[in-house]
Amino acid sequence: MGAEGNADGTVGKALDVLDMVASHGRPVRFSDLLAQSAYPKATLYRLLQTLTHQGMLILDPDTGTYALGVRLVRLAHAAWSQSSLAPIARPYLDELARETGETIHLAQLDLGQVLYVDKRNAARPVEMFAQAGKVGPAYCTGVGKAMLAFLPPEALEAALARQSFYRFTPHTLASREALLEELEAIRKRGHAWDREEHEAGIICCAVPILSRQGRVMGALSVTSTTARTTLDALGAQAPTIKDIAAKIAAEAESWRFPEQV
Amino acid sequence: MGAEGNADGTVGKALDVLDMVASHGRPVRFSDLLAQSAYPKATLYRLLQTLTHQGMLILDPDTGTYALGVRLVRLAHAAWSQSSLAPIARPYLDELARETGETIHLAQLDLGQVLYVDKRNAARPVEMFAQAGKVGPAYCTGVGKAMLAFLPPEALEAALARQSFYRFTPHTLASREALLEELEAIRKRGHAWDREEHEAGIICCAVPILSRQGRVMGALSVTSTTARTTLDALGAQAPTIKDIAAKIAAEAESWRFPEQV
DNA sequence: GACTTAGTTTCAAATAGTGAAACCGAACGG
DNA sequence: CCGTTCGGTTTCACTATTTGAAACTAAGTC
Repeated sequence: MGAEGNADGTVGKALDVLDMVASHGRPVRFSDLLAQSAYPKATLYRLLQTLTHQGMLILDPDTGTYALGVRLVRLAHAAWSQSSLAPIARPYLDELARETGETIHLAQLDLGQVLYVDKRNAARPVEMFAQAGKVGPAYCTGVGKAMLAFLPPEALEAALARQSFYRFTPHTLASREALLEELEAIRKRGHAWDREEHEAGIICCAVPILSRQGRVMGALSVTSTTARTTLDALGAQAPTIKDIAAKIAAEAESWRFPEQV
Repeated sequence: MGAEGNADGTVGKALDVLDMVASHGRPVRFSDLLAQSAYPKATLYRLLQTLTHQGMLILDPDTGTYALGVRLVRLAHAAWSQSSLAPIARPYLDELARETGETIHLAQLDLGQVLYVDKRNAARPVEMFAQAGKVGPAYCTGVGKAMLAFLPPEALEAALARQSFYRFTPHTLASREALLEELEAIRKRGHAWDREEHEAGIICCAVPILSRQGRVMGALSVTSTTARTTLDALGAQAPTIKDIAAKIAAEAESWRFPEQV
């Protein structure tokens, strides 16, 4: 209910504060956070102190501003190379980028949002860290819809509840009903389109990455522009993309369960 | 005292658990963590539950293994682009890489260890995420020593207490005394050498990145091999490196305090 | 020198965390 | 097929931690 307050226990609150600091692009002062948060002064103060002491935040003594700490960078390195598909998918993304010559996205679902974990850009060099970690909407992107389409009912429900259905372009599916219909079509078709739904002129073809048990692990997409190609031409790539998604899924699974004991 | 137990409060413990999961390269089962941790079964269980509920961990229902969650990747993106010097330093690193044609490292200090936040590799393309977030020892790397040398006494003491002084090569400064002497020399000279102290055949020249008040913000190094060059030749670059470090420091400061109000 | 503003500390009350032990279900072994 | 073990989950009385209003301090204003 509360705008943000899904906090369970002290840990939840602390992580909440962490998010709050992260949401500003810059180091923030205590009072800024206080204004933004629902926590009383003393509570917030102690949380910040704890997080700082733990190295998750850094307090700049000169300005009295808090910023995210480097311990996070370290943790994230581990997270990225362990929980995400990125390290496994890397060579496959390279391959797909080479074959198609288009921009490739690898994404996972995080709290109903699309989290990009890797990217190959047709034009410019990789620039990983600057791209990975970015989030986007699920209901109007190819990767987002591809993942939503294969979610189990309860998870889908939870994800839908988090969609804003903001109309980015005239083509955006801006309602729950329209989206559900589309998801049905995606399930049948096996891949999702982005028909300029998020950004004008940008189209893409996306497929989900599914485990053997059908669990959604992520999604993979090939993106282009209406200036350069058409949906149909992009659709011709679908089998290739599916094939690569399957390879990634297979490798991810064998990696996660190496010893059957 | 306790091997690892620097936990203050519940939050500390939770983060401890997070580290524990991170330290394994793979998803871990409850019992593995239990064996490793000092926490009693029920406590550990609840911590894991909370973290999972918070999206910091992911529990694979099929295997019952925990892995770091994607929420961390998102946080880290923010951390990297906000707290670290990397985004500011990026163009300067490019410049330095172009000028020297050698491998460039940008590092910061984290709990007495060197945390690499960016890198330019002479040979291969960037590969950021795979490199950033890596940690190394401080007492036997160029960047590490450059930073240690300019730390205020208490911080230095804290950092020293965390050094292992393991002798990686015959040249490693494997004692507190030897290191302190070296740090004195670095302070006078203004830059640090790595004379094959961490890895045979690898040498580097590193300079600290200092704020106007003299606070250590990070370090910058140019690395090469004995096969390709000599310390003296590398030393000829020192003024250039210092110059670039100064630029990074200046920009970092103006960025952190944009509005003087 | 009185008066905000921003951050830090106190302390009794209340909440949330603790962990030994009991429990559960699946896998194992005879 | 039944008794046992093993990995994970839940209970519950006990306690330590967290809570937050309020008091306090240190800088700036005016």
